[in-house]
Amino acid sequence: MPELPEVETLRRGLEQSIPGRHITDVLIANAKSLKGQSGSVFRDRTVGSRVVRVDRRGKYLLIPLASPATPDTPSAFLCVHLKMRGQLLLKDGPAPVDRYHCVTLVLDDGRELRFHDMWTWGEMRALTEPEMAGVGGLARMGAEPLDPSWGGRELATSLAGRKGPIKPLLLDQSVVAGVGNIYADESLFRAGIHPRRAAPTLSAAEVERLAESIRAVLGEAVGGGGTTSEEYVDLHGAAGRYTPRVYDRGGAPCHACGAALERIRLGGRGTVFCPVCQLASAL
DNA sequence: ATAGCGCCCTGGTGGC
DNA sequence: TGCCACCAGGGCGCTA
Repeated sequence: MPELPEVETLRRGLEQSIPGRHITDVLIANAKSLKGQSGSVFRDRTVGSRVVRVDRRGKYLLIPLASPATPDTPSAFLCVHLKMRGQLLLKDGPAPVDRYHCVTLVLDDGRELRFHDMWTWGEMRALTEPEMAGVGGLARMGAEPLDPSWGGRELATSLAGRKGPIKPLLLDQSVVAGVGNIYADESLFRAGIHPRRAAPTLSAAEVERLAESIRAVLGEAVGGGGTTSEEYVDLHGAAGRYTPRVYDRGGAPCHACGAALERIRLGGRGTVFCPVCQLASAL
């Protein structure tokens, strides 16, 4: 599933290649990806516009578009969330589409930015700034963990007053932006914290260690171009090179101590951890 | 207010 | 071999 490192990898690839390009046409093969926005509105807000830059907020890609009438102020933002199975692909020109092709943006240099989505859970919309402010997930988005100013203090503030196991809280995008199931498990493993630990029982030192682990894991994954998985490929269809230590390795030996990794369900999500390294006794 | 659950969707898997 | 029930999962919206 694309999380912060995967979306950041896509952002970097797009930032290098599409700012300044104009969108000359759009093809909507599956309107479900527009999540209720009409195709004509999507078309009106994209075709003829220029890509200003490529931003990311949590797992959202936000691409400001400028219309010829107001070249200095974005007239709309292309908002993309890949959810579980969405893919963004950059093609050099017209190429065959598969059955999961949803939306294509044709650029003025002939290349095509394509949105594929096997489950149609993902979204691609062209929103105005006021509309974007009304997207709850964006409005409530927590701090960016890779922001240099983010750390244990900020994580502690986000967790203040929150009860329950720490793992589901890490998946809450209002606590930390961009962390999903893979990196929540990886961060807790690196910090040596059991995923069931109740958040209020974490010491200041543990919260600090957890924040450092989140930053380290996300940083390594960005450096590797995202996690190797069947669900994620980069703009050119290539897999990521980051290899998780625990995620999806239930039953396999812990890389640190050799104990069998345990798989449980927590907050409705599959969760893998090391029962030895992640201090079950502290529960 | 906040936590928990169903929902969206389809490929892969395990059981018979 | 074939079929089918079941599972995974991010985030939203509803319910308690």
